[in-house]
Amino acid sequence: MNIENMKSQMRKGMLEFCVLLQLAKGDAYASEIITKMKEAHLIVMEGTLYPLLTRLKNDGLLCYRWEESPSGPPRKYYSLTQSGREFLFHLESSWHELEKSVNHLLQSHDNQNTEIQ
Amino acid sequence: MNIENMKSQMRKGMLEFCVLLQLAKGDAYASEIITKMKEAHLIVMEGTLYPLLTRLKNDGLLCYRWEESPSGPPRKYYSLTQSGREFLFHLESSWHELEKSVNHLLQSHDNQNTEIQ
DNA sequence: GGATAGTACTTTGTATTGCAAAGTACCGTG
DNA sequence: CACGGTACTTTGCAATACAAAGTACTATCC
Repeated sequence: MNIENMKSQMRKGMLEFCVLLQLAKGDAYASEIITKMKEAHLIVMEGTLYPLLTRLKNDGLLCYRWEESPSGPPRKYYSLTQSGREFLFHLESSWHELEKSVNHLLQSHDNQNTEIQ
Repeated sequence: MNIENMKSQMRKGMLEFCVLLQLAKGDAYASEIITKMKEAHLIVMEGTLYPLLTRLKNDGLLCYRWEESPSGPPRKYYSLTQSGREFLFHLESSWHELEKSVNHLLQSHDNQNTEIQ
């Protein structure tokens, strides 16, 4: 197990959350989401995102419409449903809890380091 | 997919990091780690932790020694190796990056809400 | 109008891994 | 020596991230 592998592990499970967050900012199609996530330094692969979007759609959190592209094949624009918005609200709480838990562990660790040195 | 399932997804991938953080605070055996993690509101199951500790050991990040228990079977106390400490250092950076990325997404989302209302 | 490049969505196969559940084993107590 | 508590291990399953290959639409170039 290398550091890259572990970083990818850390990204796991955050993906749904981040994708929903992106869509909360506005409708988007898959390739667009990939690009935006990359800009936020969150790498996600095609083979990951497409099935993920389908799962979220099947769970009623997303819906989509087809739109023509100025150049190329038509695009599948996804948008949050009401249920998706509510779900995202709960996820934000979960994220803040997780953040708090991890940073609590981190802080004790840092304190210990300070005491040692 | 329900909220509980999703929260568990969000915990995934954080586990290695949190276990290493726990061990940075002092040697511990599996059941002890489970208890401490639970106190930090991070649930982890036996069937998850034991293989995880074995993986980290096989990767040279951890080592262990047997110690007798005042009551019950002997305990396998795990401790960080030097390599484990270095690894943890990198993981802390990764965590802060992830935290920053997610909170950046969150912030734009909140701003948007503010603008709308 | 056929070949090519670019964009976008889909599918398949593999490996990882979290979890539940069952299993093994050690110890002290009555 | 049976039992309850503690602790570690193993097995089977399901979810899923990813790589890679495939399909399909559009515009451009010759």
